[in-house]
Amino acid sequence: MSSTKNEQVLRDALEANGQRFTEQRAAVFGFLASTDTHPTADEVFLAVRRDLPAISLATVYKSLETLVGCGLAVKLTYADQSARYDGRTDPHHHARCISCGRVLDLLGDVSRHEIDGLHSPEGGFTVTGYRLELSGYCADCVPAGSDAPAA
Amino acid sequence: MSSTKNEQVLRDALEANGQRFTEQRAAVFGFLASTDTHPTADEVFLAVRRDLPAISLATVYKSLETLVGCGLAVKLTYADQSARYDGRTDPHHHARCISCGRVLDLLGDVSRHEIDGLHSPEGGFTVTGYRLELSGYCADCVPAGSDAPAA
DNA sequence: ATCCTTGCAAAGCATTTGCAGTCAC
DNA sequence: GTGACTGCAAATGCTTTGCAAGGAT
Repeated sequence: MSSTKNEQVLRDALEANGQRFTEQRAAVFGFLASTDTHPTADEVFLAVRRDLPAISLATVYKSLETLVGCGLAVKLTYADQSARYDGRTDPHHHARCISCGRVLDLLGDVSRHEIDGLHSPEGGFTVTGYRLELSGYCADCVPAGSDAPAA
Repeated sequence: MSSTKNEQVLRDALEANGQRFTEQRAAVFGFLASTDTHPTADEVFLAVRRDLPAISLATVYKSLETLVGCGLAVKLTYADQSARYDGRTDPHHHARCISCGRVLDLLGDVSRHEIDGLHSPEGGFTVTGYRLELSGYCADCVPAGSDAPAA
């Protein structure tokens, strides 16, 4: 996919939300679209600074929130209090390595039937979305002798 | 369930982990066991302070981490950067209200078969656990006219 | 020309840590 | 008595905000 096409996607999304196109936002968006590493804000900052040495961390945070607001990125939150951002917009799930913290994308999905099979004791909960996250060890961190099923 | 029984559970778990029984830990544990509201650390602090006016927030944090380490509580993390703690130790999932932030327990579970159906493109991911969380609107916050399925 | 966005620095918030006194065992 | 725990306060780390200068439409 060409960066030109990506830029147009960004321009359209920004315009639809009444916001302006800037090179900072383009750089953040471009980096997110180019990786599947689910970077933290700081990692985005370090990467984008290679192209825009003057960009500030605050701008990266603002740009990321703008992208999330436009539906061009998803924010993931983890227990180690470092949010990560995902540039993929299609529905998918994640697997997080307990050892190294890496976040992997998962193919496949659980069936809607399974989701509907869950009940709130109080009832009346209206489901608009869900998030599934596996935890375990990635290929590089598997403890020797483990025999748990692999995904 | 009597508080005496709960206290013994706590004593056993602490001893098994080489840690000591204190009234602060007992109060935190007792409060977690008595509620299904998935409180934040600050909420635990405010509640426990009714019984132990001198307890400090730092001790609450330390106690909560101790309980998590002993397997007596589970830590939940959300995007609004406020960790919540769950005193239930049996496997279950959560539904979070987008509007009021309340976290509800869900009955039921997705089948292991569904989990095994997910794949990492890189392969070799060893699954040790997973977390499923629905998002939507609780009974008190359902927008009028909504027709989404309820759980 | 308008008003949104940037970059800087300072503030904010949840959480953690260092340390002396205290307590459980 | 010994080592772990508490409480206080300061520190830490991530994220947000206020504001003047600069940039997009």
